[in-house]
Amino acid sequence: MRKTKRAKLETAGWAVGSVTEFLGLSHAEAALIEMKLGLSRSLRERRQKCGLSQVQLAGRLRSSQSRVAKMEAGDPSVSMDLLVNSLLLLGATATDLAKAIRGGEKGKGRHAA
Amino acid sequence: MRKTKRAKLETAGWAVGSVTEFLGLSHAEAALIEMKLGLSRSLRERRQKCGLSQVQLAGRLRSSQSRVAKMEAGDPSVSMDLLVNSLLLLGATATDLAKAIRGGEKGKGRHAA
DNA sequence: GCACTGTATGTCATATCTGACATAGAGTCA
DNA sequence: TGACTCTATGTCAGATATGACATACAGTGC
Repeated sequence: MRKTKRAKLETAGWAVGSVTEFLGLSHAEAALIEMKLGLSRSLRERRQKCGLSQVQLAGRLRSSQSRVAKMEAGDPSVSMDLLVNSLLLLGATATDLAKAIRGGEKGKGRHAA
Repeated sequence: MRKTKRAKLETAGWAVGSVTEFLGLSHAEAALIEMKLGLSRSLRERRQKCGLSQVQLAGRLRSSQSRVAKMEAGDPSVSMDLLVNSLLLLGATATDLAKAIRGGEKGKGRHAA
């Protein structure tokens, strides 16, 4: 239930920007995936901005290069906990994460008025 | 690594508002816990606002009452994925989640140290 | 008192995630 | 060409989370 549909997404090509509900995902599933993708992108940006390779980041995280790659690829085997934790270790604040999360949001809501 | 220190927190009494780093948690660990607590609170509020019991919510989530209780209690065995997914199923938007996350944040704005 | 509802807490088999490893593709440099 | 770096992808044993269950506790109404 948690992996199957996301797997489909992976296979499907990932237009990501809004490529979700069209596969019959529930709003919740779609939103969750988009949030994770927002975090993935944010992680890669932050890592690069820090001038770190995946190997170096993996060292800091006490993880491995392959997992970092999967994180940045939005692999369905990566949990939100891991993404968030990694971002925090790179110095992201809760506000930064909030932005990354909303970054994955659809077209919703207006800005101010 | 992921559970041990949080377990300490649980045992410690949970003054939650800012009860974190004093135990020797890294910034990342502390922030992660606070974010989860923000989500926990948000989940309970939203559930109650919907007039649902834990049992009823568990039904919607295809989970169990005990897990809902643990979610709302901020139990360390509950992942962020589960919390977020649950909130989304209750109609929360990415923006709502962003707020809940930042709700657990310390010194919100700028300034360090 | 009892019965009922809502919530909390502990345990456990199974599902899922994680780090580590191997391997491969793409790019650079000499 | 080969050697090197960085990244991507697959696999797997071991760690962790999950749902289900039992049980307990507080409150309400009778």
